[in-house]
Amino acid sequence: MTDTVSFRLAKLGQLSTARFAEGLAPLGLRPRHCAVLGLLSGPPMAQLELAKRIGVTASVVVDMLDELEAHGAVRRIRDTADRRRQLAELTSRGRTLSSQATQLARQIDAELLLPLNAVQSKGLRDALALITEAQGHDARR
Amino acid sequence: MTDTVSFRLAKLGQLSTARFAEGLAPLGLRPRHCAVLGLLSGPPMAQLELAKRIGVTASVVVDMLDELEAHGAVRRIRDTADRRRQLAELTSRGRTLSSQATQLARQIDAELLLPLNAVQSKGLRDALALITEAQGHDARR
DNA sequence: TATTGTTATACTCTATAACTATA
DNA sequence: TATAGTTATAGAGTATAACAATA
Repeated sequence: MTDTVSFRLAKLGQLSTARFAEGLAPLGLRPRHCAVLGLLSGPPMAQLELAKRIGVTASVVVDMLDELEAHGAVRRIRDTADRRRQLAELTSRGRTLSSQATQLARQIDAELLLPLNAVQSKGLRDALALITEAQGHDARR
Repeated sequence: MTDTVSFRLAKLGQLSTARFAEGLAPLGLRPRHCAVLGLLSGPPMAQLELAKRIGVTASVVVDMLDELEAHGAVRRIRDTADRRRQLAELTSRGRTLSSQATQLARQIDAELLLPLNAVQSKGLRDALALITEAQGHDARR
């Protein structure tokens, strides 16, 4: 059990999340906000689109955007073409926070990858990317 | 951000946990019970020892053992040498559940590793093992 | 006094369902 | 009727702190 890939992913995932939580606290952010900041680096996105891409339900996105808006990190813009929709976009403060969060992720990466050599690190990076991509195409999500 | 190892570990960890939850439900187990079943495959272990190895607080172990005991999967034995301690051990039903859970983990592994070839799979397995081991020695845990 | 286990409580994360406003 | 977003509520998972029994 404990030597399976899935068990270790579950465990290292928790560890990763805990490190994000530690490092993000001074910024007033929590781990779940990272996906939003990451996805909004491009053009504005509707809330349901965010929900689908992140893999959470709509109400979670509402919550996260409320929090990020309170921090001045995102802005909601009512879509003039379809007034039911709201497009979320990063403010300049949001872009700053986003790059700080990314920097933190790279720090965590560096610590986690310490026991691996360059070839092993690249192999891990690529393998996780392949699995992530495959799951993205998967019907379950 | 979304292309970092730590972000992907966090996300794939959630995915792994969700799959465990699905597959374990028919057995009356939840993901967090897996670590206990895995660790108790050897000789009986005191509750605080379990807590330290799993990386949770003592009260969580109490909870999990209560649940596993209700399923007839584990037994608590008062340590005669130090009557404060209780040693937890698997029952034969616990051993059955443990092997079923392990089989489930292997199935999940197989699905996750589908997009990887044999070399990549072995590389991932080894890399995760190295990181897990390094973290195990780490002072933080 | 310190340690093992327990209980009570609170907080985070997520999902579901009922609601509103638009379409 | 259907869809985008919102609110209210509930469940799982964890941690902290106060407690009982034993050392």
